[in-house]
Amino acid sequence: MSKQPAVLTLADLNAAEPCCTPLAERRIPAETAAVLAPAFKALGDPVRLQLMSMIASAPDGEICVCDLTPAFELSGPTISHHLRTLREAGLVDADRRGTWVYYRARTGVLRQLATLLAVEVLPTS
Amino acid sequence: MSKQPAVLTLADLNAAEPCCTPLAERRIPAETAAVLAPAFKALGDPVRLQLMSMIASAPDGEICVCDLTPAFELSGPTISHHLRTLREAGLVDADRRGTWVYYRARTGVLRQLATLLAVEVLPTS
DNA sequence: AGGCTGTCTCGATGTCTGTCGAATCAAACG
DNA sequence: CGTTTGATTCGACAGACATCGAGACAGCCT
Repeated sequence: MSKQPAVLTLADLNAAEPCCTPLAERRIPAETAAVLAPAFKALGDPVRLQLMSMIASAPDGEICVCDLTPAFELSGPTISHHLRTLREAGLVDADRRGTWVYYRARTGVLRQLATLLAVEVLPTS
Repeated sequence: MSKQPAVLTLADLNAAEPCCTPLAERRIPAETAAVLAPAFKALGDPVRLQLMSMIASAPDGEICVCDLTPAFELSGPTISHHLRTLREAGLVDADRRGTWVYYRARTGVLRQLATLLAVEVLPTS
C-alpha cells in the first residue's frame, strides 16, 4: 500500500518538500493535475471553504464537529458529508476521542496548493 | 454597477493588496467564502487546472485557443466550455485579435488564492 | 443493561456539470 | 459577396453532487 507509487498520490502532498513547481512556471502534467484537482474541487464549495478555515484556524490545531455543525444552517448529515469530502480530498484528518470527533488540517497539503498557485512578482514591469 | 459594493466582488480579487487573511489565520466570513469558492471550484477539474497552467505559464503572458485545444483529447466546444468557466471565475481574460482568441491569466487573483492558502511555518514545533 | 447524545451512513430527490454534435457567429480570403 | 477557418453557443444526455430524513453506530452516564 505504501510502496512508492509510480504516480503522485495524495499522501505525497503532505511532505515537507514541494511536490510541484508553481502553476505559472511551467505547464503541469496531466497526472499531477489529476491528483491536485480534487483538492481544489473540495475547496470549491462555500460551506467547505468555511469549514476548512474553521479547522485550520482552530486555536489548538483541532476542532470538534460539535463546534462546526451549529455554525451553519444545515443539517448534521450535510455537514458530515462535507467533512467527508474534505477528508477524502486529503485536506483534513479526523480523530475520534470519546464522544466527540475532532478534525485537524493537513497543513502540508495546504502549503503545496499555495505553492502551486504562487505567482512571480514582475521586476518593475 | 460599479458603485463600491457592500460585499467583496471578483473584481476586487485582482487588486494588488491582499483581500483576505490566510485561511488558517482566522475564520473567513461566509460572504468571503461565497466569493472565493467559485475560483477554487473552477480549478477543481483536471482539464481546467492544466488549461490554467498552460495560460499562466505562456511565454508571452498569453496563449491562443488554437494552441490549447489540440493539447487535449476533447472536442473544441468542451475546451471552450472550460475556458468560459475559468473566465466566469475571474481567473483568466479573453481577447480576440483577428482570427484568433488569446487568453491570459489574472495573476492578481491567483496571488490572492495563494495567500489565502498560505500556512505559517511553526517555530520548531 | 438501558437510555442518551453525538456522529456517520444510507436512500431518495432535485440540481448541477462534463461531454458531445450541430448550429451559429466572427474574421479572413478568394 | 460566398467560402473557409477558428471559436463560441445551443440542445441533449449521462453521471456527479448537495441536501435532507431516517436509521445505524459509538461512547457516555446512570
